[in-house]
Amino acid sequence: MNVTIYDVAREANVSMATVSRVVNGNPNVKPATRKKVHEAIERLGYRPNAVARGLASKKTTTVGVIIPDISSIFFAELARGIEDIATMYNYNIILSNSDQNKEKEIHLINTMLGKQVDGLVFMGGDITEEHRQEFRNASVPVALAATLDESGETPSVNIDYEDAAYEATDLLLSHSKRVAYVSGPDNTSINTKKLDGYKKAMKEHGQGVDDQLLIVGDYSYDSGKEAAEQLLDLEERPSGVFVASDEMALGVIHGFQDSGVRVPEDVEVFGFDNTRLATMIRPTLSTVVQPMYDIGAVSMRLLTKLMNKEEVEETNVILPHRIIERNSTNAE
Amino acid sequence: MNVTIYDVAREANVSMATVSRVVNGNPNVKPATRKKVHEAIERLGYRPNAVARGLASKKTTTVGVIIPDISSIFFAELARGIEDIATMYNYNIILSNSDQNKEKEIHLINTMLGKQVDGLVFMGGDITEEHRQEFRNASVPVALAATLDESGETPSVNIDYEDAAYEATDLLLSHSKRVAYVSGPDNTSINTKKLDGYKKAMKEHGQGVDDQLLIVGDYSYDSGKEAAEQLLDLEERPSGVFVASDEMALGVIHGFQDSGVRVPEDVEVFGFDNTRLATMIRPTLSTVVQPMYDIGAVSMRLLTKLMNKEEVEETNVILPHRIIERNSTNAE
DNA sequence: CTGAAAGCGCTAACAT
DNA sequence: ATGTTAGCGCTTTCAG
Repeated sequence: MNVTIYDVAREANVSMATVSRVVNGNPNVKPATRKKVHEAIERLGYRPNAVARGLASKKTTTVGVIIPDISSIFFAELARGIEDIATMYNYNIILSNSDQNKEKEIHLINTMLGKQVDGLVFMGGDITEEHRQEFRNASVPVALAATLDESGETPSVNIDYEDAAYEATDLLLSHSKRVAYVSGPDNTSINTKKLDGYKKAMKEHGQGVDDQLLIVGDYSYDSGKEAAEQLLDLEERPSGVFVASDEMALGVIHGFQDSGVRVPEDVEVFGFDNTRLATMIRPTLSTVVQPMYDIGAVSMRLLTKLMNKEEVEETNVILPHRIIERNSTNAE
Repeated sequence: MNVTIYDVAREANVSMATVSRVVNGNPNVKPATRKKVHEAIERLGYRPNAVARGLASKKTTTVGVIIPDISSIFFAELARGIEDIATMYNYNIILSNSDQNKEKEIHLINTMLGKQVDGLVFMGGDITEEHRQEFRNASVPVALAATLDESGETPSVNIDYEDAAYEATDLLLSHSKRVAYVSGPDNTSINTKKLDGYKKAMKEHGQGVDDQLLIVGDYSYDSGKEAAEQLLDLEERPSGVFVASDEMALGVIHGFQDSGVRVPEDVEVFGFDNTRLATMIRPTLSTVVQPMYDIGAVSMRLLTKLMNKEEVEETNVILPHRIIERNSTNAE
């Protein structure tokens, strides 16, 4: 049997209400009483039961975090941002992997709501009407991190993917006439945005989009290697490749190198994300800097405001990105 | 106001107890009643309140996970193993980063216990007497993952670090006469074990331990680069380097390469962990395979048994490791 | 400034 | 097979 607030009350010769007050820092307690209570707490080794508190107060000070895969270097970085800010605001985090599987996602949303989380941070692929339905039903706020809701209905934090992809492609096009694009799995809106940016740059440089130059990967290192091999098989090889994630870009680079094709001399490669990987390879990777930690942090911060019912001017936050040129592309 | 078990009971014309029974899958319910209740639940959109359930049953079906840094590729992999098995056994996870800071660790243990977790998975550096004190006080089981408790008192899952380090060094010594060791931050017991393994191999090969050959890093890529530079400054350079983590090994390799020293021709490098990084670099990294996912998974499985009060034959589990030779070392 | 008492939503005996 | 009834440990009016 654990010691309860009632035991403390008796030990200190006060009521439960008073103990509750000192535990919660309510100022309406005479210093002498406060001291008495603190001593009793100390003596008994009392530790408030957050579950009981949650039931009574209807606040659990925990938020749910749904993430595709915590072992991905990209999402892990996001998660760290989320957790740091959560800690800062005294929340704990219930973390679950969804593998971007819609059924799992819906299921997780529900178990987390069942656990009475005060809010939800969601990361995933596409937000469907079904997701929105669940979110509306939630009775607690939801924030999307690095995840797009086309309807704009769910608060979110992202960068401008299209713009970023445009800039990267444009830069490549400034010294490579023929540039390919290795995308993530089709059909998610972030992918579509990036592809749009690529196409826009191509168009501006007077190029049509050659389907041979469009390879669909799955963000993994291995799919990057495969993409490189496919590109190498083309009768007319690209001289530049824009890749939708750093890890996949790494695969592309090695795919080339393993076939004796030099990067950047023979072909330039441009990544996306700027994960720690980018400087941990040779050549170091030119890439789009996506502030993952910040996206996580800002989304959590946004959520705290929402949970607090504070006014939020902009619920669909776009964080700045930038381009960083390293050694996988040719300098001007 | 959310719909409660009481509302469902009234809607279905049964008692709360019956509703509770069907929600919890208790077989003692007539199928017809069960159906009636399910319909009422559906109609009302009832979702059981896990907090209330937790208070009444004294089980929250959530476990706490304390991890040094979720954004580290090594720990993220462990975390995935933990979460997968937790999900399998219907537990959720409260995840917090400790940065291996003892104060934070102790604090986290306490807030998690306050939240009435059913158990705790702990990852960290050293387990001190203070940690043990907290664990004993916990009233719920604790399992260590990739973390040593010298006293053997806390259930844990690890590999044999000394043995692994011995094998790696021994292999290096079979074609390099002079091998250096780049360790993690001093003074944690895992580090000590690895160092012991290194020393043992050196001794067996008739070599004393040359302090110049012992570099202390912090597991990071950058500290690996620095270590390489230090090693290069030696009047008598090593021909092989054993490094305590893959990420740091990567740094060592690049430190060498950036100075025009070839790996493995001029110097061999051996890593530890076999994170995904190991095959994502050139040359690919020879390393000790530490089954991180499994360590996480097994520790969580162990914890479920402990929470279930099942008999556990061995509470200090040692998982097998192995050596994998890739291209950062010379073949026989 | 402090206490009494009524829940919060559910589980778990104990009856029936 | 189903209902009744205490709590679980805490917060929160409402009095005083």
